[in-house]
Amino acid sequence: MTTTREGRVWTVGELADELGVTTRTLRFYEAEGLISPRRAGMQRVYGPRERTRLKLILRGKRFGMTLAEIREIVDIYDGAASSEQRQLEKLLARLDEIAADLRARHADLRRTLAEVTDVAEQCRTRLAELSATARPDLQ
Amino acid sequence: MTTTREGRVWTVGELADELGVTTRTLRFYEAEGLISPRRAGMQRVYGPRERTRLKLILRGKRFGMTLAEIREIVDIYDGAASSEQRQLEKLLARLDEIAADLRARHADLRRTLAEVTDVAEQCRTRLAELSATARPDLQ
DNA sequence: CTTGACGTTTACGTTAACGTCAACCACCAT
DNA sequence: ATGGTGGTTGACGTTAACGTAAACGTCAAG
Repeated sequence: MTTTREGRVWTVGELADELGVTTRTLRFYEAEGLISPRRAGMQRVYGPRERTRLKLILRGKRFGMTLAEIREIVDIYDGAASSEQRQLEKLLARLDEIAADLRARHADLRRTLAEVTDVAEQCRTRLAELSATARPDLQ
Repeated sequence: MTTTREGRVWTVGELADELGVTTRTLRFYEAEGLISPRRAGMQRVYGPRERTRLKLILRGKRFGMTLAEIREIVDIYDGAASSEQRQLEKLLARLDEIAADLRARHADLRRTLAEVTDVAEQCRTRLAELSATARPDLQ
């Protein structure tokens, strides 16, 4: 697609390709209210803003979040522009919850990674033993 | 339930409660071949082995893995007892893939956490400004 | 002895997150 | 004017991961 004074813009197909999803997915997210690209006539026009939003969404998916949870968060990010004190306090509280959750997941991942590398290590030593006994002539 | 020479054992209900899932889930996992508790007559008997397996499974779920992916891994863990060289090499290769994936997720999480805490920080400063202008009399 | 709390299987229902298909329009190249 | 490429809106299909309900067994308490 072309570029405008607003920076680069994308069509559905282009953005879907770049993000590794289908056009169906992008339209679905729009129907679910996760993104709302402008239109040029009938056609959807995605700007950098929609693009980063989508990246956030896909990252959330990689973490195993549901679209409902993701929607809650992106809505909150949008609300961050608000300057009403009450809004900001709600947002801040939610952000702290999310951060705590992320930290827990982070620790969880560390444990799992340690376990996996441990099993892999056992594998390697076992394989070393095997090759040693299989060729005793080599020493 | 009682304890035997094999250590603690659980009934479906007990274990489901402890793990925060329903009995339906445990039976479903069994039907899918993810666990295979012994029987005392008709009733299922879960030992420590099944318990740790289930914890692994649920951890995988928290990471957004499908049951199919999880099954592959737990099968591999079981196969780790094997002493056939070919098996061990396959297992090791898969473990390295998994470790790489976990490291990527780990980095991903770090980025996300950084972003979240950053937004939270902006929130806090904005709130501080608000309370400052709202009460100019306090200095 | 029946009531209630636990267990069992079988079977159908449900929800999320898309995939797939049909039927259509717009434009460009041959 | 025909075909190819890429866009549009429905509408229905699909899969994973259970939920829910029916219909039954079992055992201890009242």
